[in-house]
Amino acid sequence: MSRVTSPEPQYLKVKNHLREGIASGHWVAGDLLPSEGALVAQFEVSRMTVNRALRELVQEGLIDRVQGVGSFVAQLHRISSTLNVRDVHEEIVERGGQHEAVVQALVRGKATPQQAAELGLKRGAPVFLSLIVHLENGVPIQCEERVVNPACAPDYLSQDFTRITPTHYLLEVAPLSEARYMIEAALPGEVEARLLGINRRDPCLVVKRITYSRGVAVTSVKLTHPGARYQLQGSFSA
Amino acid sequence: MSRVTSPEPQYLKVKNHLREGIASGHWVAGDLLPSEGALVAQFEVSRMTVNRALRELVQEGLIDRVQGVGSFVAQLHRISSTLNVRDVHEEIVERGGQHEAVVQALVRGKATPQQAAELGLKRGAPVFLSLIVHLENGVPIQCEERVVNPACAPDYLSQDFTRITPTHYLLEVAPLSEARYMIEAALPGEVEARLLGINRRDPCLVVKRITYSRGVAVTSVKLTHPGARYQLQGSFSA
DNA sequence: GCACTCTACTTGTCTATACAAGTAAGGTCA
DNA sequence: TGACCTTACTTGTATAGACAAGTAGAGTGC
Repeated sequence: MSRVTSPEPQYLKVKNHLREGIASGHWVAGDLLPSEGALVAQFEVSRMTVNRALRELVQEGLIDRVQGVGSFVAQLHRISSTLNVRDVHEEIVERGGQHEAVVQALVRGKATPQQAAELGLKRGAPVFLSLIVHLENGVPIQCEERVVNPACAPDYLSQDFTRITPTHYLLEVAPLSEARYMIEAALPGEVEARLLGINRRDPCLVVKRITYSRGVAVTSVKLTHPGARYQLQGSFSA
Repeated sequence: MSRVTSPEPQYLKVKNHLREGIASGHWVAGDLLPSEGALVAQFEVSRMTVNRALRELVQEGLIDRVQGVGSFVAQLHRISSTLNVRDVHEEIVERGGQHEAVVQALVRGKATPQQAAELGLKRGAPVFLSLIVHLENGVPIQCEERVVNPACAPDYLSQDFTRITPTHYLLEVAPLSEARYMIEAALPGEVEARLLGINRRDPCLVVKRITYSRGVAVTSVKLTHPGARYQLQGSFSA
C-alpha cells in the first residue's frame, strides 16, 4: 500500500490534519472548523493550498462550507461509498476466476409496454433481446436479460457474446452518459431458476439498470444472481 | 487574459467541454485528451483553472492522468455511483413517511466467536445486543440486529431507541472513521420473519455492516429488509 | 545494434496576489 | 424601535509564474 516516502504534499498535510480531527472527535458534526486564513497561518502555506484541501474534503462529504460564514463538519449520519456495478467479466477475472458466457437467446423482438416505456420507444417498436448466463469457474452466477434500443446498436445481433460481454460492447458503441439502477431481493422466475440451476425458492439479488447515452436510453437490463453465490461489498473510509 | 465573470465559472466551462466530449463519443475510452497547455490556449484561462477542471474529472472517474504523459479518457466499463447506507429514520422521513421503532431487546450479552472476531474482542467478552424493528407507516421494513462494543458506547443500554436510532446515537458517541458493508439476498431467519411479518420463504435484502471509530470496531449490524418492500436505488451521471 | 544523454513535453505541486460575493455584527440616524 | 450603512471576516474564483518529477523520442557515441 505505502510506497517509498516521498515528501507528503502540503495540501495533504492540511487535509489529513482536519480529517484526523474529525475522525478522532476533536471536531464533531456541526462544529466550525478553522478558517482558511487560520490554516494558512498554522501551516505556513498559501491560501490556494488550504483551499484545495478544503474543497477535496467537501467533495468527500466530510465537511460543508458556506460562503461568508465558514467551514463546518458535515452531519455524518450516513455511510456513503462508491458502489461499482461492473462488467461481470472484469469482476470475475479480477478475482482470478474463469469466465464463461452461454448465449441462450439473441433475437429481434417487439417492445412490451414496460420495455418501451423504459427505453422511450413506442409500444411494439422493434428491439433486440438477449438472454445470457454468466458462469464463474463453471458455476452460474448471473442471468442477464437485456433489451437493446436498435437505434443505438444496430449490429447488436451479430456480436459474439461468448467473447465480449454485452455491457462491454454497448459501452464501446454508445458512450455512457447516465445510468439508473435498482437493487432488490426477489425470487427467480422459472427461466432464471432453470438457467442458474437453483430452486425457485432460493432468494436472488436482482440488479435492474437502464443506461443512457447522449440522453437516449440505450439498454435496459435485469441481472439475477443467486443469493448464495453473489454479494455486493464495499467499504467507506473517512 | 481575463474576461468578465460569466454566470458559469471558467473551470466548469473546461470541465463541461471535456465531459460533453466524452459523453458524446468525440473522445472514447483510452483517447488522449488535450494537454493542460492546449486547454489554456483554447479557453484563454490560467493553467491552475484548467488543472482544477482536470483534477475534478479524475476524482469523478471520467479521466486518468499520467505525469509526464497526458490525460486519457478512463475505461468506463464500470458504472459507479455513491451508495448511501443511511440512517433508516432519515430515509423514511425524507420520503414523507412516519417512522416508528419497536425495541424487542436491549441487553448485555457475551460475544459469540464470530461477533468477537468482527469487533476485535476476545471470545465471550461482554457486548451489548439490541434487536429493533423499524416500521414505516406501521409496516415493518427493517429488522436491525446489532452488537455493540461496550468500550465505545458504555451508556448504550440506557438509551431510548424509540426516540433516537442506534445508528444516530452511535455516530454521535463514536465519530465514524471507517465502515465495511456487504449486501446480499437471503431468506429470513425465524425471528426476522416473525418480526417483519413475512413468510420464511420470502426473500430479503440483507445489509451487514461493521463500523469503526479511530481504528476500533464500534458495532456490527445486520439489517434485514423484506425484498418486496425495500430497494436500493441510485443513479450515475457522467 | 546498443547504451547513453539531452531535450521537449507532460502532469504535480505551490506561491502571492487579487477581486467578487456572501454573511454577521455593530453603529448611525430618523 | 427600526431601517439603513459600514466594516470585518468568510469562502469562491482566477491569475501568472515557478520548480519538481516523470516520460518519450531524438540524437550521439561506441
